[in-house]
Amino acid sequence: MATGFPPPLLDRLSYLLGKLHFRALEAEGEGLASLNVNVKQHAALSVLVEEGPMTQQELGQRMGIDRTTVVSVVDGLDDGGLVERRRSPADRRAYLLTLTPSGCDAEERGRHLVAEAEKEILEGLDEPDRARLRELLVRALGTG
Amino acid sequence: MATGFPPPLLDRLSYLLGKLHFRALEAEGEGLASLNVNVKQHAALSVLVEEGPMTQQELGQRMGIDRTTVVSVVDGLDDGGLVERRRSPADRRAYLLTLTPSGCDAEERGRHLVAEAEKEILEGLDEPDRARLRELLVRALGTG
DNA sequence: AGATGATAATCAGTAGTACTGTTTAATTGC
DNA sequence: GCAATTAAACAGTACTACTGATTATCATCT
Repeated sequence: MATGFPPPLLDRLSYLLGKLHFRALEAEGEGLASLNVNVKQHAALSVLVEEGPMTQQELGQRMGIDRTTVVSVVDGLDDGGLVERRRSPADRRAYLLTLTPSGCDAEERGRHLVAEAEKEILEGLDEPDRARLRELLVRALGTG
Repeated sequence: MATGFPPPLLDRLSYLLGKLHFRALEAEGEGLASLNVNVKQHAALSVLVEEGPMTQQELGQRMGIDRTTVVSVVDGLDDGGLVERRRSPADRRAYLLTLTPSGCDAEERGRHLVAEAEKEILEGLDEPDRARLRELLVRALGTG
């Protein structure tokens, strides 16, 4: 159909961000599909790689998602053998989410797949501009 | 709590876009609340201001939303007296969505409220950088 | 030690959103 | 003038992430 984007919406920040966000989720999701993890699950793996074992509560806070949502995210990773729910010795109510070797591997491979997918999304921009866009987004978000 | 953003997610495009998109929707929505329209409704008004009366079908295509979603968006605008559903003389199945005077007025005022809200969202950036960000987003989206 | 209150994970139910599929009325093409 | 198509509307559905309640464990106070 190629109706294009309506000019009046192109200077609406939420519209621009929404459209691009949707594309990004879609592309990253397709990229990760071969690993049997979705975007959120791979994000969780990355946090665990970077910051080490932590409880579901902590993971949720780090990722900005609800505690009950963490349960289902971790369920998937657990079923796939990518993380283990180990009882914390310090607090036996909590799990220490721990990456398995194949979890580490999946994170590593996923990172490349995501990077590729993102290059596709931003194919309208050359490399310096892609970097500029990222930098501006991070700066706009601020520290927290 | 100020847990900040986890570094591993800050180079994930979907994460950056998602967070900022959420903030943008929230801020724009609050800005528009005084006019009793939500973000999507105001976007519809803007399209109608810019491109004149059109059918719901066309509006949906222009905005990239489903035909049935258009029904509820227009319901709200109709209830608020901001648009009228006039039967198209050329095709009596279709409505020609037409702005009322107060619809025009609301669009105009809303545009300023949205602009203010967006300045808040991007308070981490100065004006040239805000313009650069918009430009990059538009270019990344491409033509359609 | 025992009682009280808080917390981690889980689960069931719910709310919000946008969709699919169907219906009605009107149009187009043969 | 009849069949196929289309605009709008509506009901039901699917998906997502939430609230609230439950269980087990921990921390605190007496």
